[in-house]
Amino acid sequence: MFSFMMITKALSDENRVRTLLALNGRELCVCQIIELLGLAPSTVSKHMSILANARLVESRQQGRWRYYRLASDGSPPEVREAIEWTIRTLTNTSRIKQDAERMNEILKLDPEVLCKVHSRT
Amino acid sequence: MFSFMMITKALSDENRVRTLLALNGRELCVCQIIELLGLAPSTVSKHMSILANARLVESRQQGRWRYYRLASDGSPPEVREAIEWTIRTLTNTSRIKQDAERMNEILKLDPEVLCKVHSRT
DNA sequence: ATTATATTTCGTTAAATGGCGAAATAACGA
DNA sequence: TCGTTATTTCGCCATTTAACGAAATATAAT
Repeated sequence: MFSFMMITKALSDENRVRTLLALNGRELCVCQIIELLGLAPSTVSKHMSILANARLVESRQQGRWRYYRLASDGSPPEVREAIEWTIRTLTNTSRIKQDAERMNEILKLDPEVLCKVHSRT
Repeated sequence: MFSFMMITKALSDENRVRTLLALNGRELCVCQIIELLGLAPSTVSKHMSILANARLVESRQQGRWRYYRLASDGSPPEVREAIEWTIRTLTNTSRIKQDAERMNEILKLDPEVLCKVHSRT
């Protein structure tokens, strides 16, 4: 029950759900997610830790960058099922298609540049 | 996206999830749900309207009682899938089994009696 | 070593949420 | 009709949550 509630609470925020969809089929670095959502780095970091605590995403650190990806096939069934349900339900919605287009643009940019932009407080 | 978020927000509260599980395979009257959760009638009513707005439950009124049931087969796929995922994931958890036992006791009582108890402010 | 930079942690604030009781509503029974 | 009763609506309070910026942490580059 506890881990189920962690999952539903993680899924109950629109920005986190958008992030999951953006991670469908690829890894993303935090600065790319920041760019997609248009939120402060600290806010995005918090969102990612909520997703990670629910086991919906995994991450690896490479140098100064941290890359997030969807939970692997070895994850608990309720996690896999939640991800599949979410993706199945939302992939064709306008908001998510919009995000996908935007993400295509973001992926063209050098992550280096992207990150620098965010540190201009 | 909007209706998906309605569903995940509805599922992000433990009392609402417990209610969904209690409704698995049967109708329940509001006073029986009140008894299961041990919350004030007004609180339970609010929870039920959140579940109903998410289309996770349907209801019918019979006299002074309102009966709630899980969404029917004709409901949108994301709703059906959310319900199935929830039930599949939680049916065998200790909390839900505990609720199931408690519900067996509640079902033995006359709903008339049950309701009267709640109105003693 | 020192500086630059990517991310996280912490503290604060505003808004959302879940809880309650009182009052309103709706339906039955005398 | 008039009271009784099941549920909902409303107003309020306490807690949680999402957002931010500043500061801390950790890694890379010079």
